[in-house]
Amino acid sequence: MSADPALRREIPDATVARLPEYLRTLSRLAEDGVPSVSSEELAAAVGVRSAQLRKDLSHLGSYGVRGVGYDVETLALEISRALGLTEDWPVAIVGMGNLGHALASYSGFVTKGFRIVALFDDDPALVGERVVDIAIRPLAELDDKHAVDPISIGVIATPAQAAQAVCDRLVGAGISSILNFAPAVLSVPAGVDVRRVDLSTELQILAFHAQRKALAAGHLGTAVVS
Amino acid sequence: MSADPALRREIPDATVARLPEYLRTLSRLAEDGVPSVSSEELAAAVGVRSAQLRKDLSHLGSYGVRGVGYDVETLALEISRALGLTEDWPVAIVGMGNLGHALASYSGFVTKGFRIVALFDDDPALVGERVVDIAIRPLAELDDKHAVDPISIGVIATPAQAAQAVCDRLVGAGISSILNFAPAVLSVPAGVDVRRVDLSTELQILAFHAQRKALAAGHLGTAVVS
DNA sequence: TCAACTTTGTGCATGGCTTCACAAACGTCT
DNA sequence: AGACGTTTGTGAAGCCATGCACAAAGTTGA
Repeated sequence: MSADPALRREIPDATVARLPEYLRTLSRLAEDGVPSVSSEELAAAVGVRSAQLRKDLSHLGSYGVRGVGYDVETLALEISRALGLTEDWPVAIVGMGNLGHALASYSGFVTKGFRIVALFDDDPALVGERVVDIAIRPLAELDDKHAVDPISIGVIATPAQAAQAVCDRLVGAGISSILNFAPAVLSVPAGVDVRRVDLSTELQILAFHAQRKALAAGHLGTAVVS
Repeated sequence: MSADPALRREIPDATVARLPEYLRTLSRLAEDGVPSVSSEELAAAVGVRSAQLRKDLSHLGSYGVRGVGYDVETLALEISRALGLTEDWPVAIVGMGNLGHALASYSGFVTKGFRIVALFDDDPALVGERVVDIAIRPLAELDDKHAVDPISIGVIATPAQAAQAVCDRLVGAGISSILNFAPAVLSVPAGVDVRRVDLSTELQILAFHAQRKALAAGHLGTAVVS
């Protein structure tokens, strides 16, 4: 059988979503020179239950030592491998307005596994400008295989109206992983992954809970007067 | 009993997370002059199953008409009320680097329910600068009740190291809804809601699936050779 | 008024995720 | 070497969310 459970078994989505958090915390521990952690300690640092952490990690394989815990460096490496961060993922950003600029300058990219290789925008005022040492190009060049390095992940930071058209072009260029910051639902063929990050959705969810708290604490006016 | 099921019953988190999407789509339909939609149509536009949409909406109350569908304007209003968007939520942004600037300029704020009332940063080079007609102030002024309007929601757009300290100040100032863009786990007292938006987490999840696709499509080397 | 058609709201079954609880496994100390 | 304390890995149970299928309720047309 395969030596690597991460490739053999199916890792639940809920687990995959937590792995980056584990990895971040482990990296910090490694920097601090901590050699090993128990599931209890790591779980507390991340804000989950220790049982959940152990079950999550069990999907990757068996990297803990009973009675001791997990070796920080080893576990960080295994999570990196499971997430695919041992290879380099070339990223392109489309839409270089305020958000696109902020994303390109964001330090989170360079740190591990991701590398920005291209910036696109059709606004003539932006084309040619250099951000983090990369020139902004018109989107049409995306299709030119000779002009553009291979791209694994496309980031959409355009206004909502343009998002679907940009998405279609990215998919047409063979990109099958898309991170969408535009407040729009994208339709893509099967096999293409889209993840959406939306500021106003998050704010609205916060508003819902804030309202609930306000109603519960203070004036539950209409609710109590049967 | 109460007339408003949204206040009476508990709405599942999974449903709350989808309501903003429904609302966005309904708003677009309303702009286009569409008077009513069936659950089938709306669900297709949002990308969910119609049964799920109906079950979600049933948690808010019974606003559909059998044989016809939902009145677009009415349903949009009811979702707005459930989410608490009929009131105004004053927002403060802390950390006015690239990301903070982009967020402040982001049009998603002004549209509905949210209003930026304060910008904070301790960098002397930034203090005093005006963004969207609001002056950036040092964080210390947050505690000065006379200098700052009431704030419902705090947005953290600082580097990770500063996030917990900023969070503590926000909580100290009575803010119980926080949107965190910094890659850090925040610990807060009970009753405070924190939602995190993290670029690198999203990229890493995409990388995981991209790796899976790459392995499945091409070289499934180690996996097949039992 | 009544029959035919459409669409909602929901009970029920299904599936996945989380939590519990404990046996197995490891290190340590005598 | 053997007993003891600690921590992992995992079966089992419980919980929440999703999807199915249909009765109830409404509209339309004759």
